[in-house]
Amino acid sequence: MGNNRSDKTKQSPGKVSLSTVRRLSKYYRTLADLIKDGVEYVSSDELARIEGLTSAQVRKDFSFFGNFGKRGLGYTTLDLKQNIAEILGLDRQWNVAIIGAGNIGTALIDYKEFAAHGFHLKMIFDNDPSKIGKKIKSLYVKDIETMSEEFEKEKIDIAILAVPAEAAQQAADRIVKTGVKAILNFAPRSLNVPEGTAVRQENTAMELEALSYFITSKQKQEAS
Amino acid sequence: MGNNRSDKTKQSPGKVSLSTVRRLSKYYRTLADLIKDGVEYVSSDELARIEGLTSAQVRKDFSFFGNFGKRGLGYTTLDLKQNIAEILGLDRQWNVAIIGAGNIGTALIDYKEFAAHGFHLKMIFDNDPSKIGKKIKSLYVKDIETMSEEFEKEKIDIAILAVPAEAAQQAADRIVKTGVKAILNFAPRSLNVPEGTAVRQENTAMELEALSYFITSKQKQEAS
DNA sequence: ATGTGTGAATCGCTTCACAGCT
DNA sequence: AGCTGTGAAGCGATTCACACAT
Repeated sequence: MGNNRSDKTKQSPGKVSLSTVRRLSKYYRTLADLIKDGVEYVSSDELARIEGLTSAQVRKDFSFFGNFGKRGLGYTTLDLKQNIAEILGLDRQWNVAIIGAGNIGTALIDYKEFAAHGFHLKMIFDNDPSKIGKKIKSLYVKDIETMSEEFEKEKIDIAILAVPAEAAQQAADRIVKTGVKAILNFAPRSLNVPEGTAVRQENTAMELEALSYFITSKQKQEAS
Repeated sequence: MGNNRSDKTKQSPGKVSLSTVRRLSKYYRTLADLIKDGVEYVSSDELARIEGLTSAQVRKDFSFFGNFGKRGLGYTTLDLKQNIAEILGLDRQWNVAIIGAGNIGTALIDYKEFAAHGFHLKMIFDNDPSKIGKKIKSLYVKDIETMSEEFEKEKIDIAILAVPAEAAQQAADRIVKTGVKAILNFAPRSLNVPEGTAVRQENTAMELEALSYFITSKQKQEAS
């Protein structure tokens, strides 16, 4: 009892699982859709139906962070969306840099979804002299050697690593040295980073392999 | 006792978790590296160290599928890699189609990692008349209306969905109708598909939001 | 009456610990 | 002696079920 901030929002929840964080991202998108459709209230039951979850899961997810609903009524879509935005840190702007101006790095530059959620792509780096200084879409490619100064200049918060697998660990070390504590890694290689640096892996080949496994195991079952 | 196939490989493991499947993908890559470095044997302890896991986890992952190791010795890298390939279905060729010739779809066409692991990009579709018939990289863009015939013609196994969020569900319905049972979804929208169709979600914005959460929650902790 | 918030029960994944091969 | 393979224990996440608020 007696929260030092407000009755509705918990100051600091205990350790929350990655699964919960991911679901919050999904609720956030769903709420945006509902609001666009003019829906003002939503119940945990309805949210669960949309996401393919149980309603208890939905309520539990929110309960880590506060009491956002009204008993007997449900959640106000507008308020809930705002609360989730605060939890996820989407109520501010994040400065993002891309490392690696290959296929993936280039494709990400004008990916609409980013800017819409507060992620601003500020710069892109490469080590290939034939690319450095050239303009790709809206950005000039910078020399990876200048990463430290450039990160500081633009107050970069998050680095997207989009270099070949062989170069990934070295580039990660460089990022860590700048003090940036969040890396989204597209290279198909696990990164060694110090405690306190958050890494998320994005690996399309691995997702395809998971699909390959599901098809294969189903076929084996049918064959037996 | 008495397996109807061989002493070393289980015919049909019980339900295996997605976590295990993902780790198998990682072991597979690590083994390829080890083999390239001339390593012939590896212990669960060594694999665990490389991946940042416990050795029990590594052994348990394999144990769902068979007895691949030699007590007192470890695993033969070459054999283990081959066993994992069979488990994941990487010992065959998969025919893949991309739906949506936008940024992401286009970037995926010549993503080297795919072909190297047996995933062959056979075709790309769009509904934009200004794109249909044009060549993008190595592929001609096909009309999405012809999906059914084309899928059948090239025996497509996996569809990569790379269309805008608003068009995702409709495109997914179309894919399901062709009989393809595996979808890799890049659209930031959950898909409704019938039981038996495997969907993997790839969502870069969501991964960034997870990073945003970790930075934000750390800052809140420090502030209190 | 309705739907939240949450302890308690349950489920499933990870880790422990050790028997059993090599 | 060394390292796998695996039941059992431990632990974290999900689901149940109901008291409580509106």
